[in-house]
Amino acid sequence: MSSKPTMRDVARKSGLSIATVSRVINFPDQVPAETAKVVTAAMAYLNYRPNINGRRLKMTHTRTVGVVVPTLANPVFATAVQGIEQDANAKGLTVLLTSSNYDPEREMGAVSALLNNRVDGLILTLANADNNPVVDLLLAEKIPFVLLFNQPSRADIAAISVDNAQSAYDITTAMIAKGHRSLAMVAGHFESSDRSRQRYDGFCRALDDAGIPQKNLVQVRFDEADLVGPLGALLCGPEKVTGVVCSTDMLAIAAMNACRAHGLSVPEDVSVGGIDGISVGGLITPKLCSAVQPT
Amino acid sequence: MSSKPTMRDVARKSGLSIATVSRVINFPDQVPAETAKVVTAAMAYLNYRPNINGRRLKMTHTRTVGVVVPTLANPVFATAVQGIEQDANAKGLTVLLTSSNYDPEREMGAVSALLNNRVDGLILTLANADNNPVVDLLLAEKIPFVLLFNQPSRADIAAISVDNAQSAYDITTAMIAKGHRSLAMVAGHFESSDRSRQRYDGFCRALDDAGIPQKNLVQVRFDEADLVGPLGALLCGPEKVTGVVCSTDMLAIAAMNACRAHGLSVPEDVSVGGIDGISVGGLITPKLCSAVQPT
DNA sequence: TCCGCCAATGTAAACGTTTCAAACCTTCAT
DNA sequence: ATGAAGGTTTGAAACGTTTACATTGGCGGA
Repeated sequence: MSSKPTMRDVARKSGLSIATVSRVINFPDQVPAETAKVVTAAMAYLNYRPNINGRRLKMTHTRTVGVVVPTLANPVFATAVQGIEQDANAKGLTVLLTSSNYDPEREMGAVSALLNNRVDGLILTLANADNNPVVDLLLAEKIPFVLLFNQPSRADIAAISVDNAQSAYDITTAMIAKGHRSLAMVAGHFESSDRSRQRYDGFCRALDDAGIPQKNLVQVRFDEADLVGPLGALLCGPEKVTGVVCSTDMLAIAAMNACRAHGLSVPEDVSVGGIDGISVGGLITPKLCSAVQPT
Repeated sequence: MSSKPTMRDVARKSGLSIATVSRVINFPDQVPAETAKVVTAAMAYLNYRPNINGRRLKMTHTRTVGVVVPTLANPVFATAVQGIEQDANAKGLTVLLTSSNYDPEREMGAVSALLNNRVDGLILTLANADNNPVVDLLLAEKIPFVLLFNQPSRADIAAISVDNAQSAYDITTAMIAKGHRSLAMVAGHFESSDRSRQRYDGFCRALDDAGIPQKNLVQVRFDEADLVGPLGALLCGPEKVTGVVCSTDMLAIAAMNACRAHGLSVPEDVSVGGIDGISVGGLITPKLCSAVQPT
């Protein structure tokens, strides 16, 4: 008698059958107002709460979406998840959240766990969208999914993203137009982020178009906030880099700090630009709206 | 034959009973290596995935935690959730995420939904922790929960938080020590955040201790990024405010932008301080670590 | 009066697990 | 030979829903 009340309890209390109770919950209009009232009264009296897990087991769909992002510490992903969550909750969906920390192994683990939960669909940002066992798995299991921020080369995968290469190209070109001739790019390790590679490609293309041969690249771990060391040689060495293009806004912030640590002021001595469009960002960067939903 | 394989399929395939399969999954050491091998082989062959919902229905606990935060757009909450998620996943728990947008009604809705999911425990940040129907509900349902960032006045509720009032007191005192005499506080609406009120209290106490009678307060919505208007009168008016204490780092960033918009430079003309300890933060602010877990 | 119909309700079988008690060997000591 | 012991395995009953199908009863028309 102490445990949670079940539909059966409600049925007993209201003198009706369990089926009728179910109908009151799911198809209120198929049941006369009178019975509905007595049932809801019983539910209120007993403090009844439907056990969603019972429902999930019986139904073929679970009204649940899985979300996988590298990390919530990066506002880009945080706000995206925020948008997803808003939307999902408005639609009465449950959000299952996991983060991979840019680690393909954890990506697989997370997706696997979500599949065990029988999610109806997935929204995910992968380290590398091409040749990825995770997308193979998802395709094989025929679970609908959408890639976020990834631009897979295969065309048959749903993906939402800005054009990474183009963004980098644009921002680099803008810097060149402002007179910078010695540029460097700060990017996350390519194996952790296809976006980094794509953005680097854009960076290189812009330099090529401008006839600048020297392409400086600093690859860092995403959770590495301290760029003082890595950037030192480029900023103070013979290259005298005056323009730094960063593959993410988070890295841009770190880069600005690094410049200041080296006694260089931003933006007087050196220009720093990021890509993403999170709150601060001095330069205009492409923005990405986050109203997404699975099939 | 098309639908997902079940434990029964695995049992049939391996010529054993469903109970044995279950034991291979849950208590691998209670079953001889030989049988374990044939079962796992069958599972691999069939591409079997345990349906967690079946398990959840049967078991008394669900190995699931619910998380409720105002918004993921604020890095403070995002990183906290990130920490929770890391920890939970490492322990094999599933995280159910919801956000309330500082709205008590949505808080209740979110918690209700989580209870329907039969979460084992909750971690939540409420707009206002005192006299809150949500905590009453949780107490009544005897679901373990931990408040994050909230400081309820009742002592019988688990909560993890810095001392809000003290933080504000410290930072305000520091500003006074630096010579500022005309100060203002920017805070979220009190009804949306007990933390705002507590921090304002600390602000006032610091001013009282310094014998400064004038207590300027600007209350804004949390999602209001533009403080140019609200701060204008104080910065340029007769008060000539030179020190701005913000109840969150996000507001501090907005405040700095507002100052610049009014032609005032930070920190030369006016000092701006926030409370939270997110990435940027010029002044030293109390930090909060986010390694939390439910009972 | 009888028939059929319709709306309202009830019955019972799933859904995929876990788990307790019972059954089934082997082996071994008596 | 017999039975006890003990390690493996199985049967079957839950868990709380949904839902196809059966049942009921009332009512109008023939």
